[in-house]
Amino acid sequence: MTETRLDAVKLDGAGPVYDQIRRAIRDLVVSGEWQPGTSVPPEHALMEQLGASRMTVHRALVQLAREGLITRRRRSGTVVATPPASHAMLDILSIPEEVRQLGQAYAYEVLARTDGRPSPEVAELFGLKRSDKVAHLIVLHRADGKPHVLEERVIHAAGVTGLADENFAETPPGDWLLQHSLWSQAEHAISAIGAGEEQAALLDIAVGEPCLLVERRTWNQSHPVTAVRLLYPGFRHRFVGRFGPYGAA
Amino acid sequence: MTETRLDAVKLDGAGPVYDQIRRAIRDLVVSGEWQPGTSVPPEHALMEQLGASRMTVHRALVQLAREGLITRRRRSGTVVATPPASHAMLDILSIPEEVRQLGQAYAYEVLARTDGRPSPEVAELFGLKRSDKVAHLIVLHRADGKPHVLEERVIHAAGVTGLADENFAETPPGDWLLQHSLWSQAEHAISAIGAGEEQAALLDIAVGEPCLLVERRTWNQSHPVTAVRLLYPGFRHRFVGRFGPYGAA
DNA sequence: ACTTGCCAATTGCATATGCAATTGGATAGC
DNA sequence: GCTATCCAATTGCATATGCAATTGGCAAGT
Repeated sequence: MTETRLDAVKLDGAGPVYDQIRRAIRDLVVSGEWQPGTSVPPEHALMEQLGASRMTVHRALVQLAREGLITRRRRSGTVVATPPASHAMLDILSIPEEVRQLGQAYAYEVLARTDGRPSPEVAELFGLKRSDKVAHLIVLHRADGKPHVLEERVIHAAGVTGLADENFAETPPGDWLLQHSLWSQAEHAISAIGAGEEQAALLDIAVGEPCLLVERRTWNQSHPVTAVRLLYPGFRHRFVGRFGPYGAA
Repeated sequence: MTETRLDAVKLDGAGPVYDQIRRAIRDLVVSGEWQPGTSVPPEHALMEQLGASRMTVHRALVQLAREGLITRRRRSGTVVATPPASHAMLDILSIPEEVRQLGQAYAYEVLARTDGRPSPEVAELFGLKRSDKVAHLIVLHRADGKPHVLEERVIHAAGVTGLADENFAETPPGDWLLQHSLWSQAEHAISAIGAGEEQAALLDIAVGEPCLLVERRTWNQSHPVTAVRLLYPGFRHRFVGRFGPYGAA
């Protein structure tokens, strides 16, 4: 268990004390300075370090715990939480999970991989320099043997360690990246598009068949990590969410 | 401003006191017993009624305020909030707003309206009895004069007051419903589909052109309110969301 | 070794208290 | 009437204090 530096917690004098404390610790967590798994100083230590009462420190920590950034247990103390993986529909989805939750058998094939410079379009789409190194992958995911979704992915080599040595034989790139990279920002877009010739052939559908296109771009500290286009045959796919006026059900 | 009954707040003895208070009030709000706009008793009153200290009551109220169920202001007191209308992409969207946020001029036409019994398909889709009364509407929304989205909507007359007298000349049905009905549950599905003949003609696109189909069904206390199918031409539409591992950005 | 029991560290919760900030409404003055 | 002023109701915040609950790890005993 890595150590956290107590003196890294600093107040900025803006607003209520409990909120200053909350923000200070949140920033340390979100910036990655306090890694998941490291232990947060106990309330007494923070109390002395910051010159606040224990209840005030407590209030900040309780709130952070409710927000899911830290987890707390009596006696063992407080530790930085590992970020939650998934958030209903908008989320970073794991395709294997998605398929298995439908009760179907999952399989995938890496159809192509090229390592090198990004093409102009890719560089544009992704905000990369032509000189950056990227891996370009095309993966077909199957559910019960039938084509389920076509994945086209670009990975920025500089943002991920071990990319060159990974051949994605065991784990599809999306899941592999979840374990080997960090992300702090993502953008997610859904649109409808007709299948192109190659795409239709791979997905075993007719050319022009309506498909759902999910495009996702991911950054770590404004540093591109990966961009992916997922093409789902429309007629066999819907994204469903259920919720109430006061939040997801 | 309607009054709230103080003695409606009852603790159930389960778990921490502050949480009992929070749940008690939350239930009164969510169940509709305390309507939006009504004022919540001040901390002192709750404190006496419940035999808890002010700080404990305070804690419950602060948390409810953070969750958005109530709003609090010094001196004026605490009132039940009107439920928030929108939540990023998954939300109950107002199409006029959506269009205006794109900086385009909004207009709409009600193309058809029939009041009567639901067709078998509609009844099926919506979980209605054949004997229920419904209104069936077809509305075309335009942005800068061009067709933007085709709306097909079924409204359950029993769930909405004033439906028969409304002709939707001033306000499109989606927005009108937001003001004249309550909902406690919604389901939202996104898929891709090719435009049918009539749809294509209305949207001024080619038959078979890929479209985003958003289907939403809404209930109030497990009681159907409305169901809607929104058909967006795919090539001029994408739903975008931005977020981080700790929530929306 | 292995088990049992105990202690102390740590968080969870509630209370009592005091003061600050905001502001609706009453009151006084014009 | 109209305005300026003040007061009191209400929430916001911080502290000090005490006890409860949990449990990691040590110590003692077998």
